[in-house]
Amino acid sequence: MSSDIKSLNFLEQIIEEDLANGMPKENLRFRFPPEPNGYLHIGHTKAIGISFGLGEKYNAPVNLRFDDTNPAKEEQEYVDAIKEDVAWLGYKWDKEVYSSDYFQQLYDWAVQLIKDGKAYVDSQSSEAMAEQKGTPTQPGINGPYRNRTVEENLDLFERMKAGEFNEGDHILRAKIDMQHPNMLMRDPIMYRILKKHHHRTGDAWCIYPMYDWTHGESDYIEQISHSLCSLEFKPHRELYNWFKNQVYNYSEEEYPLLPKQREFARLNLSYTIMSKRKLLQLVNNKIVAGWDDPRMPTISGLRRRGYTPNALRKFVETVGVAKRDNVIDVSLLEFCIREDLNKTAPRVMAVLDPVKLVITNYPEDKVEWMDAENNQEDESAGYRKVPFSRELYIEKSDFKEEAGSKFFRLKLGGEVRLKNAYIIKAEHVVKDANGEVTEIHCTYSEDTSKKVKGTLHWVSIQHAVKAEVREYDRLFMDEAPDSHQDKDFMDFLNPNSLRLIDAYVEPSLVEANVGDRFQFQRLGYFCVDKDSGNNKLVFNKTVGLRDTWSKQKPVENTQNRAENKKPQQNQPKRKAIDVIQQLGKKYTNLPEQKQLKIKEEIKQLANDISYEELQPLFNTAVKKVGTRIAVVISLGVLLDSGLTKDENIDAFLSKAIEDKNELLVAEAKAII
RNA sequence: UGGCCUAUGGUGUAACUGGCAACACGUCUGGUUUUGGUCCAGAAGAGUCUAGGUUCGAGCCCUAGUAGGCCAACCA
Repeated sequence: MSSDIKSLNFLEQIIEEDLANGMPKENLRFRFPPEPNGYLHIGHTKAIGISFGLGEKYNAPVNLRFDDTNPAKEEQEYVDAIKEDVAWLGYKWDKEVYSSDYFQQLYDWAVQLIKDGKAYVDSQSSEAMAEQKGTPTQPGINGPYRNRTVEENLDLFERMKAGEFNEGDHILRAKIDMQHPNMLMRDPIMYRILKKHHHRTGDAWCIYPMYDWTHGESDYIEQISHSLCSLEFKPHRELYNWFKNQVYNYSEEEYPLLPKQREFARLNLSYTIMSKRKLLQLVNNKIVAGWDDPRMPTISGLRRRGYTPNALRKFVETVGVAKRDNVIDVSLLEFCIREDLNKTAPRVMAVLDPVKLVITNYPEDKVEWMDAENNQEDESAGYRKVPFSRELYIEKSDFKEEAGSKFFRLKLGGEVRLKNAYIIKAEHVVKDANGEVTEIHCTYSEDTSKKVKGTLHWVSIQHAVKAEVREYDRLFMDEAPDSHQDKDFMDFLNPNSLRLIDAYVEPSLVEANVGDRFQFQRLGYFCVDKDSGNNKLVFNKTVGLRDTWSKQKPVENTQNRAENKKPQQNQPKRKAIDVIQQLGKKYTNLPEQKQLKIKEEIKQLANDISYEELQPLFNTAVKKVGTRIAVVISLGVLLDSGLTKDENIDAFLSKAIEDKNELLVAEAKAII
């Protein structure tokens, strides 16, 4: 019912337009075309989300196509991992296909191209060919083999396929234009000899097609309507179309639909790298434990870290699709996972940095099993029992001997609530030789209705279960580790990206299974790592809770607190000249009533400004009429209070009088 | 002979030419709360890269400039 029109992104607009121009909806078909040379990362999640998302939206099939034309880099392991990741994200592909399925068709088309004089065998060194190719600013020149006869080309190409030559001896290239401004059109390579075993075709082929020749034609064979890829392929579009139009001549009847390539900006995440090559480097150099290390931006890493498919899908949806380069703040990713886990993760209690708390008026041998709500966001989650006893662990940071009123936690003489249990009061502490607090002695009261400011989580020492907690920090300390021309991304590695913690958790967690996600109350979200098992519990910290308290702490502890506060309080009171400028900005758009009101405000503010502040605004662009009006009004106030006119003022005013905006003219005339 | 793409709050994405440029994240206030979480209410923050032009009216159209990105692998 609600008519909230969700605006379409530019890809959806293109599709809507094609549909409006007569393309039958049944022709819609998409594809996700990873090369199986590494694991998928969060950047791919965007590409996946776009093509599969479109498939869901228009109820159109989406193929999962492995772009496997380079046997030197591709492996079955990657194929398996990619399939697992896409499936885990919750997408269903129509067909699982491989570019290598099309090698024969591609070869046949290439032969036709040769016959039509549109492709030729070149037999130079790669250096010589690079030389002839020119540069982005220099045109290329024709090579010596460019005009071989069709017969000779056919013979050579056939023998290339038959394995008569060594790698590098010959290649097949399209005959387009060596002077073309787009370097990709300067007789691009279509085939090279590679005497490598292919993970699917084995040793059937020793010539392998190049990306440009393969990709578009695979789209064409699959009759993909919209082939969506990232921005760096924009220059390839011209070649994509050239090849496409050639093969269309040969196979129009079998394959009537011509695919359309469109490009979108890929996802960048702050503080992370997204290049498969560099991620592989982290794996190979053992900087991380593997492709699925929870610090990796890979889908498998995020999964192990505790991210949910929901959160990731929400994330790419929120991020949007456009054509400008972007860097997404990690805080958005964190928001998405918290939002999901807040609704779904059972709450439990765990203490990561323990200090012993003794309740002196609680019987030594008594144990009470307290009712604890599993998730207050989800009534159906129910309750569990948590054991309470005389000796507990609480978080070290939850106690201070002395603290101000802003500290809601436990301090000597102060009271707090123990979550799901009683209210306690700290009486005194026991310290070791170094002055470190080793025990906090408290008394408890059974009256739980009392209002206290703080609530602490805890775990009963005798019932506590030991667990290893792995806390992660960002892998890189630079916002864009990959984008420094003078420094290698490895220079920015964070030495403290992994912290191992011996934690104590409530006993209910011994039942937890690998992959289970929990909220450790007041701390964050954690999930059971696959390293858990035979009496060992390992948790990964997915993300912390939003924490507005930790932001304030530095201010609280320093005596320049007053100093820090002051500018903040002064902030609302901006400089008069700035406010005038801002008011002026909107002036001309306002209804007359409101203009009058604003004008009065400006006049008031003008009493607090100096001529020196105002004068620079004389140079305001002609276009910005509103600001100029505000300046004229303010100037009037200054003149009234005794300012004498100088040539700057005269020039400014006479220019204003000649303006075509009546309001400005009127204001200027009034004070001239 | 260089070509192509892009430019809107701190970040990302919107805006049918027409009301004060909207939404989300982030930031800041206040309220609720047995999580300093969640939730609720609110605020600040943008002269839409610059200069011209077209138009009654431009973030949107045109021209020029500026800035950033991509393109010289027998990679994809």
